[in-house]
Amino acid sequence: MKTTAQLFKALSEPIRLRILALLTSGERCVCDLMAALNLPQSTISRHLSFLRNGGLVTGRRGGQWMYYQLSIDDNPLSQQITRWLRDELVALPQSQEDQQALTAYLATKDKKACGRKAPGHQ
Amino acid sequence: MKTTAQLFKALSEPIRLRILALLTSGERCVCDLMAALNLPQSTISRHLSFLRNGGLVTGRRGGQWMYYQLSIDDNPLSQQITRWLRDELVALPQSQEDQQALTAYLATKDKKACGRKAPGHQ
DNA sequence: TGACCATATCTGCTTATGCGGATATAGATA
DNA sequence: TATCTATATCCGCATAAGCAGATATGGTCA
Repeated sequence: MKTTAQLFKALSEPIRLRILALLTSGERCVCDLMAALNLPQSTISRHLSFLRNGGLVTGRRGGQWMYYQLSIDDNPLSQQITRWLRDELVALPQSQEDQQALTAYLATKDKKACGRKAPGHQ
Repeated sequence: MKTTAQLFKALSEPIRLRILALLTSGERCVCDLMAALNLPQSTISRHLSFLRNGGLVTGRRGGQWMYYQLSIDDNPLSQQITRWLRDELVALPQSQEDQQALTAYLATKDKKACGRKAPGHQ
């Protein structure tokens, strides 16, 4: 019961929903999310840690980067939620704007390496 | 997006989940919920008001009593949640204990009228 | 009307969570 | 090793939300 409440709490914040919507299109690193949502790094990381605790995303380290993706869980609630993320959440106007911003950013990324001067990564 | 977050927030608290589980078996008044959950009236009412704001329950007045029931909404998320409440949430051990406490209380209710001395209602 | 009951809301307090800048850590590279 | 990048966590602060007792409101019934 408490675990379930925690899962819903992870979903109860607009920025976290926006992050989840972005992750439906694939694994992303923190800097991608910063760029797409135009929010400070500490804000993104804090929300990601909340999502991790709620079991909604998992991260893997790849070099200096942390890549996050939607976590696939086998309980019915997680599966219903995942379906909802992919079918409904992504259709909201805000999600689509964010996805466009992400796409635009990714298009220039190899020149910028997360907005700075190093070579691109993936 | 904000509305959606608000809906999840309503689901993000154990006591509220317990209330929702109890309401799957039908309309209940505040005093039924107080008795089943063994919590003070102000606590129950506060959570009900949160659930009302999240669009998860509706209340109707019947005499001195307020009867709450799960609200039937037509958007996909609400429907998925309603299905989850009925299929999964009610199966948790805590939900079943609460339901038993409610049933036991209802069996003696006509003698007690919400735990006091007036005649029973329904 | 007056007493009583059920419920909502207020109050004062505590804890959880949000924020963004600052700092700490880990990997990459020179 | 020194330095740079990416990310996590810490900090101080502000707001939201939890709690339970107290009070206000609205209905019932004598």
